[in-house]
Amino acid sequence: MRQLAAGLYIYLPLGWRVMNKINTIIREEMGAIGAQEISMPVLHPAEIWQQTGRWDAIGDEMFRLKDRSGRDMCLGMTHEEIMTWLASREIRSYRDLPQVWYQIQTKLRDEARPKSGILRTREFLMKDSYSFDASEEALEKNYKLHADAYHRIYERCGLRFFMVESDPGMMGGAVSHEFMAPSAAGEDEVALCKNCGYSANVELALSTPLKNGPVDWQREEVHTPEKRTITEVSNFLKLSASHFLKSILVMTEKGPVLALVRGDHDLHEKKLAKVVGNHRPAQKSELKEILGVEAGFIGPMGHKVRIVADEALREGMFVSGANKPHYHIRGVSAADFEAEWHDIHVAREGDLCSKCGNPLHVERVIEIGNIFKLGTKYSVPLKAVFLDENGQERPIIMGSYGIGPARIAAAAIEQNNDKDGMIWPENIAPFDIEILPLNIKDTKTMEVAEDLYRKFAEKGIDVLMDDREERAGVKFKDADLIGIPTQIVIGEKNLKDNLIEIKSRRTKETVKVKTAEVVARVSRIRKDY
RNA sequence: CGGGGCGUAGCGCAGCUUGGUAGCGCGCACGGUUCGGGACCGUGAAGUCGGAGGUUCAAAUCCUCUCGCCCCGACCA
Repeated sequence: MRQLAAGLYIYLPLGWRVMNKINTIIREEMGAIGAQEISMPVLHPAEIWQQTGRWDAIGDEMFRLKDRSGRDMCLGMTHEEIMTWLASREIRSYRDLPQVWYQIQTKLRDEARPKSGILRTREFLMKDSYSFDASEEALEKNYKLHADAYHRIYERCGLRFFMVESDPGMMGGAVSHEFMAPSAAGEDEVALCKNCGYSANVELALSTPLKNGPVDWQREEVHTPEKRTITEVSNFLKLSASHFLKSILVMTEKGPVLALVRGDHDLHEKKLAKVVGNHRPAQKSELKEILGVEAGFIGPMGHKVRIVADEALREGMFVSGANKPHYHIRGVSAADFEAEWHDIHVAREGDLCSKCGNPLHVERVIEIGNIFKLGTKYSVPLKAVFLDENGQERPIIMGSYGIGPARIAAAAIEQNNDKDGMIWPENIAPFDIEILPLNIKDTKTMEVAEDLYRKFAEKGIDVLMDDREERAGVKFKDADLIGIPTQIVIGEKNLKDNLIEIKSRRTKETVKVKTAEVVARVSRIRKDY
């Protein structure tokens, strides 16, 4: 890879071969569930995006431009609008359904911050498919087909992964799942329950935090001079953070809301947004104005504002701000304030699964794909309708399904490497075999190397020959670095005994084989993969 | 968008504090030795010091503006 600018990368030959291998696997598995490949423009007219409301709903993340006559255009960040437009022209009758159409196309997003190398770029390839159905049941079927196809795709690509519940976000729709590849390089976190199989992005994972031991406190005010943060007060009072009640004021479109979480927890903004809508943290001046107290000493009692409290606060006694400077109150419990109760904390390692009560495991992951049930969110505004058996006009029920091939490649590397470099999974390696003639000036070496190259090629095996005039050490190091699964080492000394080495990149195990048997032996090894 | 950092040879960097000859490693070219885990010796080519303006006898170095890239956060199919 070479970086051209922030979030823009050039694929060099080896990397591009990997992408093509991944795309081939994707095409095969999409074909296997009856999807048909098409190709849609990257440049879109604004009107279609205006009809679904996303022209305005999406902010700076969309690249926008005008053509020479001043017409508003944008560069596609995804293709729901265009696909739905197409469906509105092509689909007339329930007899035309179901349909699944997909493309592997460039998407453009003006990311606020491109990062993590190839994981978050401004231009990237995406396989996006869209299903069109007459009923929810039929959508469910296509959704399931995609989930199964995705499982097969990631398995063939040699990834460890899991499917988790996710937040539909800007895509709209009610149900969605993400496919996640565990890796420290990832940007997301998922909560997993080994016992019952519950798995969800921490953005929406429900969890039951461990409870505090019982305390027996009389309600009393305590003087806490200049102690504002949970850490400061908990150190001062020699109590763990979990005995505190944290009050956070946010501003919503409908006014201020006081959010309450336990002292050792973080407020999850997306979970809160599901309850109160869009919000932002209140500024210091707003705090004072609305609650009449400065930050650090806020408590839930005695305010008229709407209060949303986390479930973890339902039981037990806590220390909260006293709503007057330099004082906290010990012995506050749920009975002391009126609140709406929701799970609004960030799920953590060790919290209990809200389904089965066993401890949750939180893991960092790379998002490698997702599937959404869109319903009629796009078909209604774009008038993509069909006539049902009764001649009734009804909106098409849609799903959309994405996979990022570059993220598959990145996850494959993150999950498969050692100190010497990459170890490509067999199915997506740029080549199957690398031949290393150690001394290209030796006639015999090159004769054997070229003969083997030809024989592998004839068998349809992708073979790379390092015929550079380099020292053996350089070739070994480079071969390990680029991670082609099988290395064929041709050295002068072994050749005198008519022997050639076959070496596994992953295990570094080497076997010496008679020259004539190399092709057969390698073919057998590859079948074992 | 908030905070921080960095732009000097193809790549990685030093030099900037205290203004005065632009340097190191790798790579590259040539010659020689070496040749199964990133060789060694010698010679050589290669830089508008990100850009613009200013201060100064003199700017890579000081000042102002600007562009780009990276990191943390916010945001994010």
